[in-house]
Amino acid sequence: MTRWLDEEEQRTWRAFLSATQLLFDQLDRELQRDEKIPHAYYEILVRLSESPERTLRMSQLADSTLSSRSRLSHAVSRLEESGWVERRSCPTDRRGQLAVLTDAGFAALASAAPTHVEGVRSHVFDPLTPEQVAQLRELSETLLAPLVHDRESKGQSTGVVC
Amino acid sequence: MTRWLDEEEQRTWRAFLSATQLLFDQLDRELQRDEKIPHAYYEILVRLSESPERTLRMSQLADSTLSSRSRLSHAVSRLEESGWVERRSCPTDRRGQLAVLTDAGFAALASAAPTHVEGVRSHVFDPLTPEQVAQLRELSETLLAPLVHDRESKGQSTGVVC
DNA sequence: CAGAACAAGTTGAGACTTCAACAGATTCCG
DNA sequence: CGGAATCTGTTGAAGTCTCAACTTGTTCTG
Repeated sequence: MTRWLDEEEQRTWRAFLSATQLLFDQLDRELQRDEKIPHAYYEILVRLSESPERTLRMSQLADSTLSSRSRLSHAVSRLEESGWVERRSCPTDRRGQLAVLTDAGFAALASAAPTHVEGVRSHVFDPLTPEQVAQLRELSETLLAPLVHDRESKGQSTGVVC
Repeated sequence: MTRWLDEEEQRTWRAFLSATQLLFDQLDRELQRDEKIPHAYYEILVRLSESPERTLRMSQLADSTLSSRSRLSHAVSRLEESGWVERRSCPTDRRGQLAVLTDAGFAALASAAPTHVEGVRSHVFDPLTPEQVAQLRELSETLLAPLVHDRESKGQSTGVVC
């Protein structure tokens, strides 16, 4: 007894798919061109830059960027090669690792941010009316809640500070 | 003179990012679990199934799935190995290749569709009010138009039938 | 305290995507 | 006609992501 999508829903879904796909492709391409990193890596730098001491536990960083521990580990290794992030071991939990944003990493982020933000603005906020922006937020938060809930029930870290 | 995002825009953008990311991750994981293919490959099967003779030129298929020719070529190779798609050469243009959905491919799609649609419904349409669904469509189409325009100006095929 | 259960992070293999380079076919124009 | 420009599709290498297996360290419990 599948609840198929009707004509209208189909159109909605496909428009949404196309829009998000083109949007993220575009933003990704811009970041890749400017700073040679994918958007996921940019996010990592952003989170670190906003954290006290520009430092986060790997697991917290993974949670806050919605990425798996494995993905994050690979990503940090790559960012370490670029000299933008460093690993330190956590003094209070010998299993733990801290990721620290270096000065070079901060500089790279500072250099990438203006273009990226401009991209977000021109592709997302500029085309929308203020009312639509409000709707976008409402919609996103409505969809987000149950997804986050599902995800948490499947066992993610709860975020203990080091 | 970067037009930074204000507090409100920041929240909107991050909610949107998180929601779409979790949503697509989730749908992808469901498809991977059920039919062992990524969402992009599912899309390819869908487009072929809707086409006359279940057949499309590679370039049209690439355009309609918003994927690069290269990506499509790799994907079709993989789907060919699974026995779900076949390549034929185009009778009227010797450069051309046709991708044809096989019976096995159609069966695979028919088997994957119910679960996938149910996923879309439960993660997207169920949480939203009818009014929000209408907004989602409006928003998506608003964002889509300029993105498509940009893309076309960068030179995509215009879609000639074989 | 010992052992089981659990948590943090890493690793390697395999799958997918991107990018640039390429080969073959067609079209355009002098 | 004939060569340049264009178009179609493929290929291989390099990068990223996923998944499962694993190591090490911590916590829980009898």
